[in-house]
Amino acid sequence: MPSVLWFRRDLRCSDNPALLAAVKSSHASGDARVVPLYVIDPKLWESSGEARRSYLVSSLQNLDAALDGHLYVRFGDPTTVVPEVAHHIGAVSVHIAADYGPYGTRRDAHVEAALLSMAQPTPLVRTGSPYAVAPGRVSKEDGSPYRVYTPFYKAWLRHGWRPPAAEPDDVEWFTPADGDGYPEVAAISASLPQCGEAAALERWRTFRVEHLSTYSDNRNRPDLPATSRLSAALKWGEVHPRTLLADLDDSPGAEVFRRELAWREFYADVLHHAPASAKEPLDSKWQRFPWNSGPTADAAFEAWASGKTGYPIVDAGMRQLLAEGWMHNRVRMIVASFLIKDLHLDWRRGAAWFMRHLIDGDLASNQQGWQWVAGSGTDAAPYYRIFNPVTQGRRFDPDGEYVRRYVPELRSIGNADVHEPWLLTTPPTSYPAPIVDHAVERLDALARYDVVKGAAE
DNA sequence: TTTTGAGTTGTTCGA
DNA sequence: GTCGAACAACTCAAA
Repeated sequence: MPSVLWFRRDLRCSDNPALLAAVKSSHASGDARVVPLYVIDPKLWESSGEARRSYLVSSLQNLDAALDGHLYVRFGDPTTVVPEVAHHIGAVSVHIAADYGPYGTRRDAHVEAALLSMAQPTPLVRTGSPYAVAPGRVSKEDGSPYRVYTPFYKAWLRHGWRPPAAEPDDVEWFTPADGDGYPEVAAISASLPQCGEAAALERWRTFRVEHLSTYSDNRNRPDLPATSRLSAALKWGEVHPRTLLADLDDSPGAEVFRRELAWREFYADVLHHAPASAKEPLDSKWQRFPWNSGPTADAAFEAWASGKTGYPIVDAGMRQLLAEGWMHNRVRMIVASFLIKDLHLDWRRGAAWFMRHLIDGDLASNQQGWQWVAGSGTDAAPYYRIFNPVTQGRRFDPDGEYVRRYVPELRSIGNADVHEPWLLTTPPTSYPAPIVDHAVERLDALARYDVVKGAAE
């Protein structure tokens, strides 16, 4: 009997333990066939923006090609589609890499129950996860989860992880019927990075050779090509973090990069232990924080989202997000701080916008990252740490190249003055004046903090 | 057992 | 111009 390999966020063939398990399972039942299935979930599809949709479809097409055109793509609720496929082919088992997010955990439990209640009960087999160390495996002496990054990191290193999984033997990919094909995706204005497993591995190779040695110095520079650009590949599982970790030595750049991978694992662990933190402040006393709302707040959000706040580094970041579905991490912090501390808008509005548009949007990293900036999360930034968009722009985009790349109205300003266009004797008329005064809003943000400061639960 | 000190990502102000 | 202090409260592990 054939087995089913249900791909979700593991769109690759190498270093894929679930694939090995699927092959083994079909072989054990005297068959060699594996059905590679991807189910496009309408719930996730409809909440995705064009860049995110395009990336997924392109990545699926890439995987399809790697499977000699055998990827079986279906559109619908996995709770019904997966059992239907399993029943149709008489599957011996359905194989997945475990999902640790709130939605994925629930979905997989429902699919598992449906599979087991079929006339021919079929097991849902979880092998591996999208992490080097599965969420929940690293904990303190008393078994409770870590709330601070550095102790987590040390424990995570001590825990260790397996080497990359072996390549599968010959797999007989099998497509049982015509799939639903790929949904239509609208063309987006800018091109996406090359998707797929091969491109991810090549990008990793190039990054290691050309940029890893300067990574610790340059990773905060949005104007330079100093980062790995592997976030989307990690989100969709085109590459497994274990594959990357296996290539890292003890050089300073490698150490800093390993810590970045560990942040992803830390946040997955936090969300796993506190699933409600995807929607609510992790620290409940932040429930009563006085965020702005109403028409004025909506207009401010609109200005932020469309990149028209009048603060160049903020607008450059928000426009990069819309154009490419990606934003440099340093700039993510700057725009998040601006939404929260300067516009006094609820972090959840910003987090939702990011999730909709980021090709690498990962619920755990995204929500916990926003909460970190807001101050309500784990290991949170102190309330008084309020980014000054001009200072940050001058420090991390020292020549203004990043701003000019994404804000064409400012291209005539040839140097770092681009970060404060309002100071010019003749500011560009096509670019908006700042919608708020940062110095004023900073004091407002500090005053609002008194509501939660020192407050008991 | 209790104490102590360190903890991704900052800014401003006054000496 | 540079530099140190101040800006909370809490987690965690080493002393």
